[in-house]
Order: sequence, then structure tokens, then C-alpha cells
Amino acid sequence: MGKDCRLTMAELEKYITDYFGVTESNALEGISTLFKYQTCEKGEFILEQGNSCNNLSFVFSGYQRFYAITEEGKEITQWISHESEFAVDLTAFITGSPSRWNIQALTKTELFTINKKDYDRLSEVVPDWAQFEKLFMVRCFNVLENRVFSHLSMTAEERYQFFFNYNKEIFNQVPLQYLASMLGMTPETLSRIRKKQLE
Amino acid sequence: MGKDCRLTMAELEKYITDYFGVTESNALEGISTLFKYQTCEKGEFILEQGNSCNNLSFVFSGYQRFYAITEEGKEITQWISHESEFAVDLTAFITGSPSRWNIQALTKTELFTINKKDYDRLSEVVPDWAQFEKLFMVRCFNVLENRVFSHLSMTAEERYQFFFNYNKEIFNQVPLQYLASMLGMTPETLSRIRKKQLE
DNA sequence: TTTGTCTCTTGATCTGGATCAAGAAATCAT
DNA sequence: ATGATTTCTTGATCCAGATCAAGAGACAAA
Repeated sequence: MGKDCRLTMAELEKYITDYFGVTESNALEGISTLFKYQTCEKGEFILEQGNSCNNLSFVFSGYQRFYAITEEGKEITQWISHESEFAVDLTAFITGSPSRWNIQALTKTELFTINKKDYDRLSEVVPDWAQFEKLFMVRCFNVLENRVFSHLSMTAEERYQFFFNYNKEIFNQVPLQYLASMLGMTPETLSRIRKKQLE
Repeated sequence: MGKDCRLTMAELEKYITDYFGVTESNALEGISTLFKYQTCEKGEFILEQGNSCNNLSFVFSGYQRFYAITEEGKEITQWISHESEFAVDLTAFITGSPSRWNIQALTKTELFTINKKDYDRLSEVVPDWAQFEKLFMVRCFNVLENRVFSHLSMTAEERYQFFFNYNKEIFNQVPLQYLASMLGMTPETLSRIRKKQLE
């Protein structure tokens, strides 16, 4: 950890407060000391498909792509995470099953990472941890619920609009082909939709 | 509760064992006495969009449709639950937000229902409850993860096949129009796909 | 059983978005 | 900077699946 360890720790604690509603300073300290600062260069893998997922990483900066490869060899981008989200295959991390996703840094990335052993000890350190974890998981669930609904009820253009309104910045930082895949359309279609939006 | 209360309780306990891996008989009894037996007639609402979701129901028998109405007035079927699943708007139940889904019985339905107050007491009754709950939630998450992926990587026909392999029985019990909506296609398309499969 | 109301199927047509192809921009490595 | 590689755009064409329309079954109520 570099010279601005204190700064980033303070930032991590801020995020934990915002995200989980933890405000007690003892609990905060307990949480944040179990997370280790870590960086990834562009292109580096944070997790590889098939491996077990033994770490949960809080994203401090950068963009990370979650993707899998289909039987026909097509790459499908399931999600792109960024600042203040978690880079983890949640299912694999919790259940111990092999990871479904590759997680690759699309830009230089700063993470706060906790391993599974320490993660499982969080409830000792933080009395209300189970409650925070439940809220965390239900938010993840809700994001997917929204995404399923968007595929049942919206056109490609509407899905684009919806996501663009939610996160404009990402379109300047991440190759559009990945965003297209994540939105369930081809790069050509996304390009045409974006052109149309300019008029 | 009717004459076969004991029978159904035993069944509930069996499901809890299968689903959560709870095997201790004290814990099992603790859980199952907090759930109340309840029936719904066909067409009856178990939950209505916009209301708060104060109950979590384990489905003992029957089929239930989760749906919402879009701004344009279209009904979107998000999910159809059945035996040994849960009929609940999970996000609303956990966070206290207004329900997003209508849940309507498609057939006569038997439920074991627990209210939020009792649910929040489960961790007192069952020491490992937090762990079981976590597994429960991650499975819900995983189902949605699969569904999002299916929309990013499969054709309508592949989605049908995938779901049909997972649950053939439901196609004999539930109006096809709802299954079509849930799979993200029109009733006409589903009808044609099914015809094609017969050849 | 009959009547009315849903639900499903089938055909005809249309269209959103995919695919294929090729050039233009942007980004990267040396 | 310069060439190589990757990414993005644009056009032409195609097709999966939507829409529209009309019968055919299925189911429910009296």
C-alpha cells in the first residue's frame, strides 16, 4: 500500500457507510482493515472462468468486464463494474462453485480485496454484518431483476436509453462493443442507435 | 389448518431440509411452526403491485404468476412460481420498498406463509439462519443471472428449449401466453416454436 | 348443452435488429 | 512519428420474430 493509504482507507470507509449504512466507527474500522489494497493493470484478469472465486473486491477505481464464452465461442459481456461496485462472481464466491465469469480490468484498476476466510469472519467483527450482507445481496438481485424486465419489455433502443441515463460516463471509458454485448445488441446496432440520438 | 396439517408440516420440513440443508430437528421445528398454512383460489392475488410485501410464502402446490404492467399498459410476466419455490417480491420484502410485482394464483394454491416480523425472528430460532438465508438469496440471484445471460446469448427458440428442459410440466398447467411473455417472445412465436419441435 | 369468453394456432406481412463487408478513426507499440 | 492493430461507423442485405387478422379449440357459466 502506497503513500495515500490513509486517504484511500477513508474513502473505503465512506463507501461502506454509503453502501451499507454502517456508521459505527469500530465496525467501520473492523471492516476496512480486513480489505487489502490492490491494483490491476489494463487487460489483467481479476478472476478467470472455471477457477474458484476466493476474493471479493470492492472497486475503488477503474472499469472491469464480466464475460463468458459460449459454446459457439462467442464472448458475452454480462456486466461492466466500476467505482464503488464489487468485482466478484457472487454465486461462486458464496457457494464455492467454479466461477462462471472472467473478470478483466478494462482500465487500470484499484481494488480493496477481502478473501473468503476473512469475509466469513466479518460477522464476528461487525455484529450487524448479516443484515448488511442481506441488503447487499438484495441489491444485486434487484439489478438483475431490472435487467430481466428490460429484456422482456423494452426495445434495444429503450434498453440503451435506460442504461445511458443510469450511467453516461461509462460510454466514454469502455469500448462500445462491450456495452453493446451487455445490452444485448450488436456493436452495429448500438452505433446506429447512438447516431440517431444525436439528431 | 385442516385435517392433514401434520402431513403438510412434514412436507414443509422435507422441503426446508432439501432447500436449505437444515437437518437438526429443533431448528426444523422452529422454522416450520412460524409458517402458517394458507390457500388461494385461482385468480386470487397473493400480492399487489405498489403494496408493501409483508409476507413470504413457500409454495406447497399450484402455480403463481409474477407480473407488472408497463407504462404502455402491457402486462409482462416476469416469473411463474410453483411447488417448492417462494412466492414473494424479494426486494420489497427485504427492503420494505413497494412491491414491483403482482403475484396472482393461476391455479388453486397452497402456501406456507411467514410474516416479516416472524421472519426477522428466524435467526433467534435457528442459529444458522443467516447462512441459510444467504444461500437462498444467492440461488435467487443465480436464477436471474442465468436469465440475463440467456437474453444476451440465445435465440427465442434456444430460450424455449432451455426452459422446457428445466421444467416441462409447467407447459401443461399454465396458459402459454404467460410462458411466452416470461421467455421474452409473443404467444404466436411460442406457438410456432412448439409446432416446429413436434416435427 | 348452449352461449359467450378466453386462449391458441395459423397465415400474411412487416420491421427491428442481425449479418456481411469495407472504409474511417482511434489506439497501441516500436 | 509511423505503421500495425483494434475499434467504430456506415451501407446493403437478410431474417428472426413482431404485428395484424381470422379461425379453431378450450373452457366456464347458466
